Amino acid sequence: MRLDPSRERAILDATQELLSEVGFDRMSIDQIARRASASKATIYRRWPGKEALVADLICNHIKIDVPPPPDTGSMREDLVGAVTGFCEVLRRRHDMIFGLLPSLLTNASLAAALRGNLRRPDVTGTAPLIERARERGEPVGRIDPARLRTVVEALVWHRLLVTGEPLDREFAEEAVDGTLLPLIRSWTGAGV
Amino acid sequence: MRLDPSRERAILDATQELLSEVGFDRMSIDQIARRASASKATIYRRWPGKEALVADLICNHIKIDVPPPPDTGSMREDLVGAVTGFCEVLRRRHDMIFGLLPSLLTNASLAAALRGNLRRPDVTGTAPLIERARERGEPVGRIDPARLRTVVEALVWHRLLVTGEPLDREFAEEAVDGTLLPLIRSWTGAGV
Amino acid sequence: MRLDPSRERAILDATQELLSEVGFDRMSIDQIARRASASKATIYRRWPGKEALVADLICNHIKIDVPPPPDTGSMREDLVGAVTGFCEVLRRRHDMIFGLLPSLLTNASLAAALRGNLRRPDVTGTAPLIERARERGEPVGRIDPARLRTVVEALVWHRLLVTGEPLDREFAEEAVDGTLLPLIRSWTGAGV
Amino acid sequence: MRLDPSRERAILDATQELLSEVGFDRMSIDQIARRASASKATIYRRWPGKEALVADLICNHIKIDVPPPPDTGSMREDLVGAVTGFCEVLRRRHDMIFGLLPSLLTNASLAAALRGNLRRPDVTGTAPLIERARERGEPVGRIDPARLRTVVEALVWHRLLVTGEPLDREFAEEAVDGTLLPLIRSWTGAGV
DNA sequence: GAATAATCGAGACGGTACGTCACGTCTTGGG
DNA sequence: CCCAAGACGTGACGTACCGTCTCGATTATTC
Repeated sequence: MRLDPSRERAILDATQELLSEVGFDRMSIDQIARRASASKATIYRRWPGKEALVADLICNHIKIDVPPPPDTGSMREDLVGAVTGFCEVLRRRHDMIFGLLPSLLTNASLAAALRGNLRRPDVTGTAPLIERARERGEPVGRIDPARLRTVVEALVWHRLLVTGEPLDREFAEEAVDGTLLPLIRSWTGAGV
Repeated sequence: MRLDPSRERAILDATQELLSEVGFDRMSIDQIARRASASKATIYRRWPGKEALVADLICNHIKIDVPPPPDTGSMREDLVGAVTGFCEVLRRRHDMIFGLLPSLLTNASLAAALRGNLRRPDVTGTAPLIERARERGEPVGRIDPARLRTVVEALVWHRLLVTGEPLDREFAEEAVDGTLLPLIRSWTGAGV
Repeated sequence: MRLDPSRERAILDATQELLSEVGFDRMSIDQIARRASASKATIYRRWPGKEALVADLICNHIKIDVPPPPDTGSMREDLVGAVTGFCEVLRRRHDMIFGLLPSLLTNASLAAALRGNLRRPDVTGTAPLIERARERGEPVGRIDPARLRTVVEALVWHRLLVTGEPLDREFAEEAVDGTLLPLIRSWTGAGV
Repeated sequence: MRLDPSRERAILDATQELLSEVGFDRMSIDQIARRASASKATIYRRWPGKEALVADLICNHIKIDVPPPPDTGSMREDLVGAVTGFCEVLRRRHDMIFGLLPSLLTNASLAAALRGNLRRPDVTGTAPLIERARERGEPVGRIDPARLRTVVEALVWHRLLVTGEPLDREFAEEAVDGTLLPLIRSWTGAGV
């Protein structure tokens, strides 16, 4: 008999629940086993430990999808939409991210895997936005979308982890008007 | 007899050593006690647990001092120096920061205290830099130093925590030339 | 300043209370100090430890007095009275005896001291009883009062510690009629 | 997997050794675990604490067997043999008995169980002794063996616990000649 | 009377053992 | 062969006492 996929699902589901409820540290393998009506051996047969289980969960079994920001016809509104969308993703996964980060910091391989999942190319959806602006004839010069995305991500993560202030609309507008649009203008001007 | 400050010092010193040596998770209270030639009771008399001990260590007993970046006579070099200095601080405390962040995420009051310590007004030393440029007659317009500092911090933290790439000189120059200087130019131009 | 006798009293009183309430093992010096509003140092200044403190309490500060059994005019009734009186003493000190016995068994010097107090010559009051019977002209032959006392004590302690059955009047009469009186008769007959 | 009986044996054996070597108070659960190559959890899975473990050991896993006293052909010698045998049992288990008694006094259910073990009907082997005397034609009348056994036990326990004097042959002969034989004679005479 | 010295309460100190909990491994019996 | 159940050895946790110690404050003698 081969490994039963239904057990894997039950274990991953239980893990996801507990990760949000009590966080990574306070979540024990015994708890997961109990909630999944699984045996600890069944868990350890598939994953070498708690970190690997959670890493697998985050990287391969949870879709962190950013719905593509709507085309509003205005680059500023598109940008606010992109920032807000990314904020929304982090806020929705807030419990899980906060439950997971400890191991991200102590376990390099988990961190690497997690980063791969969190930074999929399109996570902020800023590239199409620039493209649309260009198509509308707005002056956007030669903007590297990767660099723009990095700044968006950096501002949001910084807000979430370092300042701890809320990821609200006010923040999004401030970021767009105070930093992103000036940057785009500067890159555009420099490119001319 | 009141709590003996010398014991507190010994315990905090031992904690700091072990935090860097083995990390937060692998560091046990018994180890700390042994290394500090203290008793576990003496530790628990002061702090309710490992997290609180480490939090206190980081927040109140470690100076995260950024040596003011040198005056190079050029705003670009000053900026590279500021970014490099902040990177240096985080890199020097890397083990400790990574050892600490777990509790930052589960303990709200610790997180608040920690943020207060990590974000002291002058941590990146960007404000005097702008001032010097202005005195040299460079066109810096009306730049809000807080906003500039936020961008610097965001880029460095993002590099450290999210991308995980090294905080080297190449990164610093890329950040200055690709993001910070364009921003400053844009803000300055807008201010004209 | 010399040692304050009032502190000694307070400490001994607290010890006696706690000994009865929670027993020797569960009684801590901290508890005694707290209840006596004394400092631990004050206790250790007088006694080397818990065992010695309790030993001193039992041996020198508690009177285990057996009220002399009444003269009933009948040797049988006098004997029942003596047994009952001894039972009464043990029953009254029941909690304390049971709280103390543990250390009696592991601490030889305490045990010796305690035995000295528990076995003061007159503890069962059987000697005068025999004397009165002799004076009334009853045939009591040459009875060694020490031996009689030993049997009385043995039967009562055995009942208390080994069988655990109640020290009631039924037991006293059974002991007198089934064992003590036959013994006295036999000793008397042998002496004739 | 069910509780492994071999672990139970190893733990009980280690407990028995340590109980005799260092006594109840100085014996720690960690010591027992180490000597039994067991884990503390394995111990606590079976017994709620040290007292219960030792109680179980004494009550259910140690045979306090009194080898039936030899048939010497003389009732006096048989009696001396019986008393000596019982003394021997207590002396052999001396360390363990003394290590145990604390919990006997604070734990009622343990005390009951222990009494059941210590007072199995044949513990002093006095009943067959009387029977043999009767068969040899010696005048023993209607002696209640339970009552005789109680006196034997009471005298030995009293010697052990209260007077603390040695359980030697001198004591045994004194008890037989001074108390037991007179009692038997008296009961026999009363029965005539 | 002021100075001296011992005792007081309070409680911190280095230790040791406690009983609990989670880890990751291993064993059993059923499907 | 996998499964659930759960016992196993290991080791850290946070608590409770032990007996020693160091504090100021409060006395009672001594000068």
